[in-house]
Amino acid sequence: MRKPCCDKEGTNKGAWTKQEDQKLIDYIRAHGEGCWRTLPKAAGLHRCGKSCRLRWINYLRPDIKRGNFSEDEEDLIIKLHALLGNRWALIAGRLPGRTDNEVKNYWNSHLRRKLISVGIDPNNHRMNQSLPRPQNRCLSSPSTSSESLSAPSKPSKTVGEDDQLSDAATCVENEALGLHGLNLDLTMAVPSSSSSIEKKKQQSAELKTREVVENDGVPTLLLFR
DNA sequence: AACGCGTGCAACCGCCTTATT
DNA sequence: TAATAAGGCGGTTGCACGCGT
Repeated sequence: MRKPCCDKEGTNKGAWTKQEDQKLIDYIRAHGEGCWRTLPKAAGLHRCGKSCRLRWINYLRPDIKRGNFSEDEEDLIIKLHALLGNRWALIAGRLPGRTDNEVKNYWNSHLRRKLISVGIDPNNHRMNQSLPRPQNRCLSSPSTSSESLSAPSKPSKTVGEDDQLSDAATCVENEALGLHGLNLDLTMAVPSSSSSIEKKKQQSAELKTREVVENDGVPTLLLFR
């Protein structure tokens, strides 16, 4: 039986107050992102460590870019989703200042609908056969541009993930020839505030990608190298 | 003005992965 | 090598807000 991540008794839940935010910011400014489990107590917060981490990463971090997503960002999210499925953290890693939660929310609230509206199944990035195939397929400006996003089966972490990835990669690879001006060089960008944590993340991403390449047996795009 | 409905987003939950002992 | 702790991730929920009726 797994222990809960924190003592549920006596911890606040729900929306963060300004005072709590300030305590968290002050503490991290003074001590850095240390051990999340002990941070709440040290910072004088009645919160679960996970909750503190989430609040910091998704909202309080100084390098977070807030506001609307640009068309370029939209395009990139869609293409990366075609390649990677619901790996929001990896996708967000390609969008400086954006968090996985933000990307995930944006996908679920905007982009999914957008894809559906142009006749593309957001789960597999294939054209919905019941709908007429549009001539122009740019998703951020559907009426003007073109590209095809056929791709993977249902994004799933457990079943057929490699197949999905290779399938998606192959499709996008095929299309990539027609991707005018889109930067699909997926080298991990290390933020200026890079730390050992970021380096670890990068290494982890590299590892995962290599797994795909090695396990697949099918030539796929080599990402994050 | 009041109500219902849909949407967007912050936050939580539970599982998985990684590190440590 | 196994057990445990901690971090990280994706799915989901719940609430606030805006809009239409």
